[in-house]
Amino acid sequence: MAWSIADVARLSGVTSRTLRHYDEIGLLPPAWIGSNGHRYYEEADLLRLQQILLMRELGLGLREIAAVLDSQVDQVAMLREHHRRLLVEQNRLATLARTVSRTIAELEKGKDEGDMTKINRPENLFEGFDASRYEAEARERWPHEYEQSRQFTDTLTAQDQERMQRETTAQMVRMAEFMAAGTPVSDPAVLTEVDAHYRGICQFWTPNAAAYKGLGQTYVDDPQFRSAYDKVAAGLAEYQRDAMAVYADARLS
Amino acid sequence: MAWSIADVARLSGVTSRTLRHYDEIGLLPPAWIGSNGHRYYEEADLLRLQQILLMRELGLGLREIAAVLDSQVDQVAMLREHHRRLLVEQNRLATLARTVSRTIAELEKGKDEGDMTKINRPENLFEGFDASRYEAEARERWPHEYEQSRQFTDTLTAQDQERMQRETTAQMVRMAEFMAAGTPVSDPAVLTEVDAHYRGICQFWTPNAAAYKGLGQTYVDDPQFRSAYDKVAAGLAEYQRDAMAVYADARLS
DNA sequence: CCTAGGAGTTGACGCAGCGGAAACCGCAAG
DNA sequence: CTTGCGGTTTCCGCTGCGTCAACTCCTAGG
Repeated sequence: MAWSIADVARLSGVTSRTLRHYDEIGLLPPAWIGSNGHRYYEEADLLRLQQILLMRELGLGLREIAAVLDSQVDQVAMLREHHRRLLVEQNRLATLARTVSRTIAELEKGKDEGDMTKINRPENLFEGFDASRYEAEARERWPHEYEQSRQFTDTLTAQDQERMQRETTAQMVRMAEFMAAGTPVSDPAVLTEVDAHYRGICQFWTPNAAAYKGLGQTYVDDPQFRSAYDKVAAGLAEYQRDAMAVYADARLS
Repeated sequence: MAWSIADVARLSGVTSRTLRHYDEIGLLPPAWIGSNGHRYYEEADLLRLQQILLMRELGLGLREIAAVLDSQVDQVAMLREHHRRLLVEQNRLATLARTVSRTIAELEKGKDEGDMTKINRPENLFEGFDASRYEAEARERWPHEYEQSRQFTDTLTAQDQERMQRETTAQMVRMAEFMAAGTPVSDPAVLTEVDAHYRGICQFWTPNAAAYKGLGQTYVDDPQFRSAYDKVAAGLAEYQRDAMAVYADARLS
């Protein structure tokens, strides 16, 4: 059974140009060449192509793939080295992104000090926060989770609760700083912060992606939550909601 | 005052080749050219070069830098867009690194099932963990922190303590999975996990970089800690220590 | 028999940002 | 006169192909 270059292209999803390139660099020569100059591939070539595409998706270079396939080097060793390079590069980009973010913040600061977002630092936003208002709704919509949450809160002392409230406020302030710096909600640093928030929520219940997004929307819609966020910084509720949505998509689904 | 290309190269740190390149693409033409064909630069050119190098360090392309310097586009808008691209690329690399990591783990699994690291899942490693053994030493070495920690633990109920012990065990199991997968301790996913550990510790006290590293070493040296880690997986104590050290260097200093 | 069209071929340029080599020029010191 | 320094231009190389351009071969239709 022999396939033409167009057949292989259709079967594998790469372009015929790519196949010619792979032939050109010796990565995947066809099984034989017809008298008309056309390339013909056999099953073994298709298998080799599959290996190539697999490693290509992992980001390895064609040179390295060739070295592995011709078993001049160990595949795992190559992947380890590649992995290391990926992490180095990723760290470089993370640092770069932070630097750019800071630069933007500085430029913004110099430009319009007047209308920049103001961050307040209230000691404890949730003093006397009326949790009972939500109990009826929560008990109705998520009875199981409500029960779990109640069991947990019952084990807490008054001191615990106050400490958690302070931590919540501190989280909000940190988020407000990201927002003021113009940091997009998809920034890893923001996601790390949201992760802390999520873990905090998980002490009460474990929302899935949809539920966590819904909670974020509640922060925007509910007047009591919203006013708490507004006390820290204008627009923070929306920022928090968006960040939670990105987090939910990235880590919870 | 005019500088030759070699002068500018020495002053700015770039090569003369680069300066010629910048002239070639119109990014930084010299102020004037001598009758011998030599390039001569003025102060204004040096200032422009500084701007160029600044933005180049932020990772912007020469084309974009030119657009900004010739004020065809807003600098902040350009930086925002650039920042977005950086995050996208960084996320791509992170995903890629995870995929490569998984691939390595699968290859390893298939290769040597016999000697691969074994992960146990004990329900609660720290049942009856004898905390009092450490009290004397801790009180002596870090009296302030000891007091804070004691104040916190006093507010906890027995149920709280049991929950925290379970969480600690779960963290160890997750770390063991990273270790078994061959994930380097510098992997962002590992750092996120260490971050959770650090936040847990912060409920008792807030170690700085050196103190946190010391704690990691304690896990290795102390027989009781060590045996707890060894129960989960062989070598986990060292892995945890190394991860904590990397975390300390990256986030705490 | 001529022709249009489709599938194939080999070149070659382009991209980003230079590094490095080759080949040459002008000037000053030993 | 030679050597050496500092400058010049020009061109190839790197990565992984996309995108023409110009040709060839084969088949079906008028």
